[in-house]
Amino acid sequence: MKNSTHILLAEDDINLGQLLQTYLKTKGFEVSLAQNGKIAFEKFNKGQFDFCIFDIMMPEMDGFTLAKEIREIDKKIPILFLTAKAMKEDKLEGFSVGADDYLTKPFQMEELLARINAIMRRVEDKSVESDGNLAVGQIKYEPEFRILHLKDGEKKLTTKENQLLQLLVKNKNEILDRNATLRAIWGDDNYFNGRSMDVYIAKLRKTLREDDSIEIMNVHGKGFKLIVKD
Amino acid sequence: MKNSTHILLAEDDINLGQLLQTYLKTKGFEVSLAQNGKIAFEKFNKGQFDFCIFDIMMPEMDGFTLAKEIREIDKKIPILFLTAKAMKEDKLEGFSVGADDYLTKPFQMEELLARINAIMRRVEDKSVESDGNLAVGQIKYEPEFRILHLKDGEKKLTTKENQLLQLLVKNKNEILDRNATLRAIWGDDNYFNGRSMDVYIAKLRKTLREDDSIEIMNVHGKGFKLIVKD
DNA sequence: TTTGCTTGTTAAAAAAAGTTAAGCACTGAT
DNA sequence: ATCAGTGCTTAACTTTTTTTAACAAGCAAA
Repeated sequence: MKNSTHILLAEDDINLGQLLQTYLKTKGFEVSLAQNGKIAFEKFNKGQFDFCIFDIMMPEMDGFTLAKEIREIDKKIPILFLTAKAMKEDKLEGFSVGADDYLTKPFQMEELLARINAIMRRVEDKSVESDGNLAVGQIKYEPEFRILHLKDGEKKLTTKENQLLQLLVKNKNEILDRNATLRAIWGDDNYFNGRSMDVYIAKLRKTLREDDSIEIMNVHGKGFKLIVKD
Repeated sequence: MKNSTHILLAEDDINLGQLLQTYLKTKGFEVSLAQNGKIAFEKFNKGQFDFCIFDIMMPEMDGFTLAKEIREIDKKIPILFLTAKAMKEDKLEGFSVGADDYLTKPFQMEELLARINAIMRRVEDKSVESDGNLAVGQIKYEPEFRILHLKDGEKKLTTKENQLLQLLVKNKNEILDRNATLRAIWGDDNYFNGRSMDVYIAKLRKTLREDDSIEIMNVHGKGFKLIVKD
């Protein structure tokens, strides 16, 4: 299927944003541009991205907060910060959030490209199958088509079922934080959304019951953990 | 199951951190990278590690403090320090904390690998079964699935029961420090968490009562000790 | 031995999670 | 416009897990 790297670019400066988008597209990347952190977060939760480029200073939600939110649900995706100030504090805070690199404005396009490529080379050891399909134990799972291949035929997942299972799979054998998940899928981690999530956990458990090497385990007060015994 | 050595690497320099991570991965290790001591400590408490590599100078929590915290709940795990300064004070403090070795930057990757292997050879006398499962006396215990195999069937442990038993087992026949345990599991060693812990000790005692070669002994004012008579 | 602090134990309260079904909004077909 | 079907939320009730409380017992120092 689609083979190119999909970049999420969050930049509030329209000119710079579009310039970068255009440039990166000519270099063969798919680029989604968001005006601020909040929009970027929503885009991230809807799409499937391979790389993030975030400006630090943005309205609504700044780049650091955005990165923190994303790190809670995706530990591995590379994040590169763009910062206007060369402050060392920034650098430190950025890295403590799990940034992979940062670039101080103004910068050369070529340098950005070089850094992206350098990081991509480093993180190439994806455990995810190259066609984007995942396997949950014995069951084949195609998140982009929202299909689960069960013993007795395919099961089409609903939007929410699919989003939740995708996050669980992405965080296989690790704790998927409850509140971070709620913010990512439901947009808000209030009580009712929490109950809704529990209902979906129950549905997924029922669906996945046929494979007993799979278990969605609750970690009290923290979240859920998809355990796959290989 | 997974057989490889799992290394916890705490290094705030992203470039060096990822470089080491990549290198060690190619050498067959599993490597979790943490940006600072605080994150590393949290990772340590969640996962199951066989080896630690800590940078000394890090934001949030430095390598020494991290090592001290970890030593209180795990007396045996090998710790290797990376230090930029060749100060003798550093060396001494490092070893007083229970470091197994240290390496002064810059260093050759090969040297790091050699030291790791040397230390691993030294500590190979693990009482832990090679598949990662532990045994508490006659009772089989699978911490990752939170299951205890009792005479009358399996018993699923709750999150807290499991965390506590895991620490006891890891410190088998040694004192598990009360306050360190509270900080590791409850995050804070206040009075109420202490009482909560006592309740869990009581529960575990009740559960493990069927095997009288096992005893959770209190060491007044210090903590608890899991005694297993073989 | 008395006093103060720690631990053992059990029960009650509170919080979190599991489950099932009713309700509601939206869709597309008749 | 009505109806059936779908997906999601809300509600109600249950069970599990954790914390807090209360009281008894143990230990150690003065």
